[in-house]
Amino acid sequence: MAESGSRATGDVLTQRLGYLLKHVQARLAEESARALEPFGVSGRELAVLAVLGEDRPISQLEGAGKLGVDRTTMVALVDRLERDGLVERRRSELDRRKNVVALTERGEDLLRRAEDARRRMEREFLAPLGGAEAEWFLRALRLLLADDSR
Amino acid sequence: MAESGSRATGDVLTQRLGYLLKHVQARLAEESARALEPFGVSGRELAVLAVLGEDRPISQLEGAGKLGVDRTTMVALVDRLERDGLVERRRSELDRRKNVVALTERGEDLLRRAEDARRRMEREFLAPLGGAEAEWFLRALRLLLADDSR
DNA sequence: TATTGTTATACTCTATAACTATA
DNA sequence: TATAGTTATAGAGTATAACAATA
Repeated sequence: MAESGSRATGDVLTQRLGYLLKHVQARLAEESARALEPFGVSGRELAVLAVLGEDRPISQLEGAGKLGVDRTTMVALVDRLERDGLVERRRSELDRRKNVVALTERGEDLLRRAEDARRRMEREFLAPLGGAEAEWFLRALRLLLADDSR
Repeated sequence: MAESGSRATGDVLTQRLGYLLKHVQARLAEESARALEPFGVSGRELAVLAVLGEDRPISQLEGAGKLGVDRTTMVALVDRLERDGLVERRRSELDRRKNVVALTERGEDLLRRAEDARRRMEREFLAPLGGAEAEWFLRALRLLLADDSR
């Protein structure tokens, strides 16, 4: 979505959880794109970097699992990051079917700086809620995601 | 998104507003699809019906504006609803460039029944938060959307 | 000249199926 | 036989450009 221009929303819409969630998400995506533009990565790519740089090196499939993306999607994401010199694939020595994906020095550096920018952006985005309630909001989102009744 | 399968999320992800928002939204979209399946409309189509059925009849462009979609997107949405006999286009007599889109009797009926189902689904989706906090959550979303600092 | 609806087209994101190599 | 990565491909969803009718 990039068509979140009009704010002339009638009540039938601002009553709908689906509408609200979708448009708040679109709005954040805009802000995120703006904030990350200087770093040349998208929010998704930054999330991939964050997962890959978390602690021990992991395989593409493991990363895909954490991110909740398909393994074919993961190929394209890692392709892009590798082309930009932010990560490196190497064949696992324990299981040569697997790619272990590690951050390069450039990747580590960009991760740190871009994560700072992202955190600032998110804080600003949530500012209308006030500090304590921003925390509450994040907790609520985590709760809704964790509820595995599916 | 339809790849919200894995719940094995590390902390780098559940800390991210973007990730949370995107995945909560995807999760709701799944539930919405399930709840609306008997009615043969998507959540978006139901939202279009709701906007068109709000009070006075409005034009396609006006509806598009309220929904926050492009006018070319609106064409396809109304096409689909018209094919299903839920709405009717007629040329405006005041300005013959405009299509006035009105709900058919079938459309009105479906709107009522599907909206009931949607409301039930949303209430259930927010149940993990508890009643008062669910209301608070919706208010927070409205606040974030209303903040027009862009 | 500008606006509304429309069509054609293209781009992004994502999934499915099939292939290769390893296990 | 099954798994990890890859490629090709197709399906949503959406936007841009150009056109026709009308203002």
